[in-house]
Amino acid sequence: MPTIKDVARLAGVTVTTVSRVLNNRGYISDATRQKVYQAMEELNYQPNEIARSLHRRKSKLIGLIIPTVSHPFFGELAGFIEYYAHLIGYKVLICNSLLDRKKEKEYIEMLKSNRVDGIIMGSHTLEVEEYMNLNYPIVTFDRRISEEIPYISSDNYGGGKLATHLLIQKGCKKIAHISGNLQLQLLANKRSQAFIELSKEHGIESVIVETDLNVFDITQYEAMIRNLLEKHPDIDGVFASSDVMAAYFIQIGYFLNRRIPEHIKIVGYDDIKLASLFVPPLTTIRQPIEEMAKCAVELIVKQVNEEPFERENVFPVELIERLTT
Amino acid sequence: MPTIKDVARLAGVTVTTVSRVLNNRGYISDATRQKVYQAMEELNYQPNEIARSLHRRKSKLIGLIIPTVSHPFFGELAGFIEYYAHLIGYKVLICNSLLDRKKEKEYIEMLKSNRVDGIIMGSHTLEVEEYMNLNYPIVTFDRRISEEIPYISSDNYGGGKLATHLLIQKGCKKIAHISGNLQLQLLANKRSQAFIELSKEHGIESVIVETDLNVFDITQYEAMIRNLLEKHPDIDGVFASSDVMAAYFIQIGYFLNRRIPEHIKIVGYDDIKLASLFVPPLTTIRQPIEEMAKCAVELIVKQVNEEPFERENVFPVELIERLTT
DNA sequence: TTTTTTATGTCAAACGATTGACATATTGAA
DNA sequence: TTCAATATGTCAATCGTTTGACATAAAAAA
Repeated sequence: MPTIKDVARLAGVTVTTVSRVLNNRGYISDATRQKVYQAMEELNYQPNEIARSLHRRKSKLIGLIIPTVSHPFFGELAGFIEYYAHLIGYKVLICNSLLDRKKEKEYIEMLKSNRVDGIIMGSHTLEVEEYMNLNYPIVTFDRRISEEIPYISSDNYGGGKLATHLLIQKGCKKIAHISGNLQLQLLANKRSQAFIELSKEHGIESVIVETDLNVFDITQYEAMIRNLLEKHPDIDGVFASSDVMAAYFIQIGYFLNRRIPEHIKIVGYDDIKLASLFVPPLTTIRQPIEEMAKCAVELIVKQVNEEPFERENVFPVELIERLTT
Repeated sequence: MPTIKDVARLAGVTVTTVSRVLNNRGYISDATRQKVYQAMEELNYQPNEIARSLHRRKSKLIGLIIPTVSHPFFGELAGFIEYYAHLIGYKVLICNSLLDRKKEKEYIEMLKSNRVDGIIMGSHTLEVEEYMNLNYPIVTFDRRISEEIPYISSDNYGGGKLATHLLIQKGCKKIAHISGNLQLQLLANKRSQAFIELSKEHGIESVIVETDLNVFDITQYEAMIRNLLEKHPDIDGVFASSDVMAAYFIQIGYFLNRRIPEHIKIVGYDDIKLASLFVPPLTTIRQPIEEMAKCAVELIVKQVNEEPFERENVFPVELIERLTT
């Protein structure tokens, strides 16, 4: 690979001049500029970003740690994060923690070693202190870690209320809620909280099931749901904490001959792209994934540039009523 | 951030010694080793991988260009690629081209500037020569570019045959095929080819529609499919070139009161995780996504290490018969 | 004509690590 | 006692780029 020296030699100038052209600094005549460009063209020269990063002490890299990009919600989130990062010249290193503590820790070390400019954490299996000692530009999704670290979430409580309220309003008598593991101190737990409070308030019978810590071990979902419906055959309303979980419900309902929405009404959460394609199309609580992604990138950049930023970034949710309610 | 010098100073040794500890070279007494480790611990030192990369001229980075990680197939693919890359100490830079030529080109330049060790191309909107001049360790998905560049694909022709054959065997009289844009010289086009040949061979009426070049502009799918069913209301079998397209079909069928599989049978392609959750669960052609991802990483590594490698990597597909046929 | 402005060059340090060549000192074994 | 193995140090180059300090010369403006 050609270096700046090769370009300088071919253009008949010094590296300083080439660097000036490259970085638009100081005085450069058009003639020289052209010569340099031509030499770069001829050699197919691309400045070595690694060397630049080393010198500038900025890598223009953002680390993204999520459970897995193959989960539709995180896939969409990652897509938007990369989109907005790219717009402003940042690159994205993806890390799929699979919600494994060891992996998550490894990834954090790795990202620091690689001197990424900031880390977006969408997976949190570690203890609060471990994040606090990080001393690095960070943004978290759905988890409040400390007074300093900014976080992004949707209005989980509001979403939980919307969902539960809709079920009640539609006449459900016994409702269930299926959530991720509640031990992972996520803000998403507020969805469950809203569910509990609202059903209590309205005197409606309710039941909650949660996954084990392997939240994304999708194989457990089916057994959980079948179990739930067996134990409580009179459930007529379900609030699922993600659209994927809702999909399981729809399907199991279909196999058990419970018609949706006639026998059981279902509300999901996220509004992934495929939610509208389910049969019947899923009623769900929409998180503004794109806006949240954009915000995450901005929060990193603001920290890098030492600009002021908001610590709490809670995004409004929206009830998307389709045909499962 | 502390440097190797800080560690050396604190441990009371020279940087050479620290480097020896770090890289396990030469003679080091246990006592010194401990001193060094302790100093690193105390300073929370992490070797600067950027400096290392510069010196080693290896970044341990793999660039991954795909249409978008938010598409389930590519999301799953990206997940596995990152998984296998991580296992052997490689990191993954994701790039969502959105099948935009300009973006794709930008990304390639960017990846080269960042001296990634190799590029996995799952998006190909450029001309063959542009890839050939790349002169870089590359692996492509689903496209044969030159005699040198290795590629990975599923047995598209076999898959097309399996799908078409199943429809015919189940008694369909008029079958349709909906595919991505055929101009993008992809190996996936062989699915269509098999469809055409087989239906001709069996004397079965058939019709093909393809998306425009914005293959992932999902909004066009619905109109396309509705259009198709309006023009050809007697279609009783569909082979969709991806599970997502099949999902559209299932749903539109549902809205038009065409029962599946009684009135229309549907076969998808990919076998994304959600395919089994569709209602009814989707019959599809399974691509071994994980194996393909693993192979992609291996092909990059082999090129980096200048080991011999296979140019053609065609993976067998499997018919997964569920309830839409 | 003199002064500025513009255009380029020279030189060298810095970013943070690795590494080779060589020197020196301490052990332990022969 | 002598030699080899072990342990560390010194020094400097290298990876590819940026940048500051300073010098010089030509062109443009005063």
